[in-house]
Amino acid sequence: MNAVDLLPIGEVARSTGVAVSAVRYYDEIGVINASARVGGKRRFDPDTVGRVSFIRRSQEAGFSLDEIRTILDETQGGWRGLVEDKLAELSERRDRLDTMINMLAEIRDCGCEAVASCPRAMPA
Amino acid sequence: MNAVDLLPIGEVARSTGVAVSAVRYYDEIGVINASARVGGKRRFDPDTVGRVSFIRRSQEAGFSLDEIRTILDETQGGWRGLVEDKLAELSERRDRLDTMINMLAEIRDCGCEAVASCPRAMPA
DNA sequence: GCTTGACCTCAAGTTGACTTGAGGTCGTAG
DNA sequence: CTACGACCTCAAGTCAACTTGAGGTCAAGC
Repeated sequence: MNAVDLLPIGEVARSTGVAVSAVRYYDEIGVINASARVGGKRRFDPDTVGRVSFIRRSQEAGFSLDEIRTILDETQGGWRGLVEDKLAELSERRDRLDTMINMLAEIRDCGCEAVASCPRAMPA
Repeated sequence: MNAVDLLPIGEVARSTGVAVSAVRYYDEIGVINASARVGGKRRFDPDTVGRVSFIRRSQEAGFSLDEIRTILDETQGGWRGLVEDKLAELSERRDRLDTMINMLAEIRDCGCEAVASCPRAMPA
């Protein structure tokens, strides 16, 4: 709660491994929030670090910043349904990923000269 | 080998579920190749249909069109190594996806009021 | 007193994968 | 004859998620 605890943007960037410009962008679009301005400069709650890494992991899993904002903003119960939906989507994505992994492994081991002529890659 | 067997662009589009403009684009960037022009109009080998679905599936798995072109380019002997690399990448992606799925499932079941304050989502 | 570094804003540029729009050619059907 | 649908080219627009650039403030250190 002490103003001394708040982090400058460079610190958030450094400790999350994200570019300063990206942190600024996140603030701009409201997916994180600077809790104060000191002499025009943003100051962030230390929680922001965890929040930013959550954002990053979520992006990797295929969430858009828009979806992430909705999930993080939702203080009412609505987010649980959203998470539920996303879970189903991710499961499907994983299934497709598995299929692709299996196909690629077959292709790798197939002995064909080119992928383009490999029946394992090209369905009838 | 008969010219009669070659498909017009609309047919390729229809039977792959891809927009005509996208097929044209694929041809333009050389990820597929029109085997002929009849009166200025593209004609495609029926193989193209399989090739386009391979492209689509690969995109879903995270390949860029550039990577796909390299993999499909028969004259390039190195595709097996590329596929190998991509396999490793995809496995890692799946692991991260799994981690995210587990985290989301925990979040869904956690009883927290908001994701932003849930310790399961926000690492210390 | 001057430079350096961290920060600021606002506008514009970037990338990938397309889509859209304008304007034109064919061949066939009514 | 005219309209239609399928095709063509080329240029420009779109979207997300940023980055880059220009131009400026402010405090600290030499």
